[in-house]
Amino acid sequence: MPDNSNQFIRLRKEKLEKIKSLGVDPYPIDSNRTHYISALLEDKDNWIAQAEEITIVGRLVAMRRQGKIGFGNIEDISGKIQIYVAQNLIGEENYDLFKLCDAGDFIQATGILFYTQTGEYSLKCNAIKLLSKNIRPLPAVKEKIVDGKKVRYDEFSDIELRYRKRYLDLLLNPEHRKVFETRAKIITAIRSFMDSRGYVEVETPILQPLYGGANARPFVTHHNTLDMDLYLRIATELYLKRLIVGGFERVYELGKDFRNEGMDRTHNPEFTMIEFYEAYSDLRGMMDIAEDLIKHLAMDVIGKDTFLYHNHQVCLSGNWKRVSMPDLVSEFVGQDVMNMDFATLQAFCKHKGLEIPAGSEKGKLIALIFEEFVEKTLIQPTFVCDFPKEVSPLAKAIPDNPFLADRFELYIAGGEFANAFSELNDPLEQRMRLEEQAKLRDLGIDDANVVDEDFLEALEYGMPPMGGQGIGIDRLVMLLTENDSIKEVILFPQMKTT
RNA sequence: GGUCCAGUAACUCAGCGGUAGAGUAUCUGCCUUUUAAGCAGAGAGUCGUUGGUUCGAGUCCAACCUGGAUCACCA
Repeated sequence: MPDNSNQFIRLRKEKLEKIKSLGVDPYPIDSNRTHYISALLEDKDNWIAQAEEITIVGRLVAMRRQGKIGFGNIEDISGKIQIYVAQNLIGEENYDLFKLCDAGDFIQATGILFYTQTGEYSLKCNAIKLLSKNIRPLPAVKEKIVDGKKVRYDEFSDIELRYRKRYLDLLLNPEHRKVFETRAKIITAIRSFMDSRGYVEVETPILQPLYGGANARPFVTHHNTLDMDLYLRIATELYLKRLIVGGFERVYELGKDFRNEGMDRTHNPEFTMIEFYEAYSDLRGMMDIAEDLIKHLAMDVIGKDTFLYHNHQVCLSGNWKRVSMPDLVSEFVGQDVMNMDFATLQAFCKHKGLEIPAGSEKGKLIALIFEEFVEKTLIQPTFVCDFPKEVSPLAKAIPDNPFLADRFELYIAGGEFANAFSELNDPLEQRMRLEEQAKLRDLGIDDANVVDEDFLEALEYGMPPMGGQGIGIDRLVMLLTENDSIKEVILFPQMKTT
């Protein structure tokens, strides 16, 4: 993208020099504020009656000069208000300075509140101070109220520019800043929800000598002094379990994971996940927490229970369905998959055009059919239980049906929102399961788990029975803020360099 | 990675074989109650990049770059 803004910058640099020649520091250290703008917008008549001298600070977002007077709009974090600047009120010198100000500058304005002739509530300035000079013009966005609705002209709407220059998006599209304020509230609410249930927030390594806890390809980096490769974590699971071995009973970690996969509207290479583990709980406990937490976020942070997400109307209230994966798959296949042998099921998959990865057994085929055909049909919140053990190497088997693992994934609007198990704590069984994964790796399945000897040794010291769960935060924020692209809820999404 | 769509002034867009346009923004002038301020004037573009077709290419063709949608992979 060619940068043709040089002419604009040159002109503003000339203004900068003029300001300096007036003896004014365009980037002073000190500023002063007596009130946030939002405070002035409440009880307007009272502010006018009091005639108190007010000082506000903020960015000058619009300028309308006419001769020896001028109007501008100042915006701070809390709101926006008009200022009225007249030469006979602030003096010729100050007015000369005002004439050198542009939309985009930060200024400090002092005065009293009044109504203009056209009834606009404004600050009548008796002093202004330049706080920071802008030398690159902001895109010209204008607004007008038509029938009580805000109409925006020349909106800053180019999607690529919005992501690459997010600061402009936040500045020029307040509704996008709101999304990130809501994201922050959601994350705060998640933390206090977990804290109030006796969970301890912990931090485990992002740089790991081995990666594990999920099926994914990692990013690799290198430590110079140790001269060794390290992986960026793909999950926190194996470290959090070590903490349960170490005597913690309830832990959670909320932070970034990194997976070296493709990017699309629900995937960013780095993304935010909460994982939590609770000793002496199990899958049922994990379902209750997931349902309580997400309903709480919807009602208490957002204030509603129905959301439009990926063109689906999703209702989070009521009791969430709990269904069995083999039942769902059997329904799709037209016969009971639990009673089908591998060859028959394989023939069905091939008939449906599914590619079957090396080393697959029956459980993998059932999971494949589920992912390919059933997942997308689960619109209202649904806990899908009874995953094949074969695809759940870290989950405990169901005692009376060891083909299956005590695991669920939560689906909403056809997408996965949570993944939980009764965690496998039998060290010998866990070793076997990871060795099975290692065999898959030998067959070229490069997202299979690796054998982590240190983790297995920790299990040998004893780990209590427990439930564990992971919830993708970005997708949850997408749902709750009704955004269909993950890039809309990540401040600086991954982009190619240009 | 496949397919489809898009990229023209700082912003939003028009132009689709024959001299690069509009509104806003910017600059100059006028203006002491404006608010998408107004009036008058001016400057501003390697038309994503590189090739090709043509007397002539933002315009047609090809490749590439960047983004979006969708599919594949995954959470």
